[in-house]
Amino acid sequence: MEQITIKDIARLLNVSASTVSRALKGNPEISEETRMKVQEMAKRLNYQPNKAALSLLQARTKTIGVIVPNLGYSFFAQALQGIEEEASGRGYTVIACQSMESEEKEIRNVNDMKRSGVDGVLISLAQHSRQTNHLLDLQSHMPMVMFDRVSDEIRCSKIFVNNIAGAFSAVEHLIKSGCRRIAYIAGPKELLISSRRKDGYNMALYRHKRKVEDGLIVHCEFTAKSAERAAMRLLKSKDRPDGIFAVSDRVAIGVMEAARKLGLSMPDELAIVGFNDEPVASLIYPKLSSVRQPVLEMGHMSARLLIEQIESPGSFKPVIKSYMTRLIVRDSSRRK
Amino acid sequence: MEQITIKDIARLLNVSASTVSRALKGNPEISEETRMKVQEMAKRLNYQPNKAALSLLQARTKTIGVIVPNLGYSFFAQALQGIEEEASGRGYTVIACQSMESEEKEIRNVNDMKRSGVDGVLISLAQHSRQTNHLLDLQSHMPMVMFDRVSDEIRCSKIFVNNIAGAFSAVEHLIKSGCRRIAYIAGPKELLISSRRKDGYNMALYRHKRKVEDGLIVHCEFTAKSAERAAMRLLKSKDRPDGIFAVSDRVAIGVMEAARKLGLSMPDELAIVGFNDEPVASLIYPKLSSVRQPVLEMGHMSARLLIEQIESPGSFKPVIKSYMTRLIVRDSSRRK
DNA sequence: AATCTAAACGCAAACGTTTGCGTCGCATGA
DNA sequence: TCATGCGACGCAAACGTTTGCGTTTAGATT
Repeated sequence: MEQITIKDIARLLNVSASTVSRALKGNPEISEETRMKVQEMAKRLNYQPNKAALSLLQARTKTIGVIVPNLGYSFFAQALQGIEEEASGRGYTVIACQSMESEEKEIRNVNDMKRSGVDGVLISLAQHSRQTNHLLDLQSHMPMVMFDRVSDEIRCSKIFVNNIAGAFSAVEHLIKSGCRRIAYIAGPKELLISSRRKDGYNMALYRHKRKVEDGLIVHCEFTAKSAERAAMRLLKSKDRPDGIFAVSDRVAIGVMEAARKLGLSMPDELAIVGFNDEPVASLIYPKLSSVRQPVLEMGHMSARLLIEQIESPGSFKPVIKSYMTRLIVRDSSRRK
Repeated sequence: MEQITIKDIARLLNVSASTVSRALKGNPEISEETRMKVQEMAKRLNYQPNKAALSLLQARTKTIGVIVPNLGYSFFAQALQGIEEEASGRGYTVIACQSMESEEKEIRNVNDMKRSGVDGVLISLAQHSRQTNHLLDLQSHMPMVMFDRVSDEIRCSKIFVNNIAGAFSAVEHLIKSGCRRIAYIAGPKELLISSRRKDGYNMALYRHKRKVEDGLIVHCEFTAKSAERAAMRLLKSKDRPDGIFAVSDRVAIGVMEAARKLGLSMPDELAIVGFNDEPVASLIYPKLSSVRQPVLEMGHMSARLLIEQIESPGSFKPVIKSYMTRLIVRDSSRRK
């Protein structure tokens, strides 16, 4: 359990600590003979340099911090997976923590990050995060990159998906599948993705010369239950829609539930497209069409941008990278 | 980008670094007045102690490492969530990495952990992990706790679920629901959970005086496709089962797919119970009955055991904690 | 023989923090 | 008056490592 230090090796070999340090690093100032002895001894004792001492000296830890709302969401878990892959490939380790969608915990997370002495931070904001002070403060201490849930008020590299184009492709697909009245079930009103995707929805209708009806846009929470209620209201109206674009897969699943209870066949009487293409999309019945985000790739890119910024101080230019989505058509919207 | 140190505060206040340190810790040797001034200044500058310096001094990092097969699996993501919650509550941060089900990467992960100077490691083995050398070596350097995918050959604290009882409850439920022939679709043969759950399956049949037929137990990979093929074989036989216990939810979903293709109604012609109660279970149609593991709680307990072992050196006794499962009955097995 | 050079190594400071011990000033008691 | 005590603070070492600079030794050059 005891740490073996450079001093131990020095003592055993009757040399100084500096000689050992240099020998281990292959410094030419050290004679061949001494170097061999030192390296051999180090291997024999399985010497591992003390990372804390290094960090203290060099003011870098080869560690990046990641703050996400909740690791239980498949999206963030996958993002973290990508981040970890990229980071470990570049010799960095990853510290992970969750804000649990709470701004207060997010602030604590940020302080933890400062204290841990990570070299940089990757963050996706908590749902109810309104302040920016902690972010500005963090940014003044180390490189920071935001992904998915970004903020307009911070100047830094950002990674997210093109929500407008994603929504557009989904709605256009519904139109081409023969849907005549297409509704949009959005998430909470104040959320950026809700309105961005609404823009895409509107654009698709406009492009195909459909008229936009306010009644066809309804808001709900990010749960299947809430979505089911919202869908129920829509589907019970005399002029019910025959196509629904849902702001997320979870919401789409709520829609399906409502459709089933009303005895509507999918996709013929009601076609549905979700967003995110979570693993569940291909597991449910009918299999759900969805707009896929390249989550893993976005995770990779986030980590890559952060590390590049860490390793090239000074020459920092914020990179804004918006990823294209890909519509995955499955049974829930595939009409013959 | 500059760190604020205790010395900065000392200089600004014309006191010594030791005074600042003591004042921040509430040491009674410091006068009320000085303490207030120091604490106020620290808050104003948002001072954060340098963790590397602390680690160096105290030979501990207040960090634990976690190695899981894949963060994309909902089970491990949730486990990590619990681990992080518990750890952060106790002032620890979490370093996460994935073995990607590869033994080779797992070995690299273990070495990384040793080098990072974490205080202890939490590990769930890669699927094809057969060696134990790296684990024994790791264990000789720091506390280690295994969870979920544990090894019999290592002596350490272990957290997992009572697979036998879980399987028993599932199969007994199928029996009581009126199933006459119940099959078990297992995972890969060499996996511990496969055989443990088989034991529970057999016990339930035995208890209820059903005869055990070898033909009713089939193996498959952990994917829906592979499970679908296996189920298809079973369900096409002339004497097809009317109840199926699946080793995981993913496998159960494959079974459903097969049943649907054969036009079997669920749960009346075929009742199904899965294992894990992943979020997807309540989202699919029909809603899947499943054996729930208290994942979050297991994550919490794993972290707790590890940290306790870290903080009470010497008096180490391995704790083996087996959690009870809970059968969640849903539509896939609820007969009227 | 005196000087120079280069190789090979040691010394000590530095990173930020904690902590045992020393020191200073002041009030108390005799 | 002097010793004593005590409150309040500073000094310096220590944790493990790196690194600029100084030192020693031996051989080469004049």
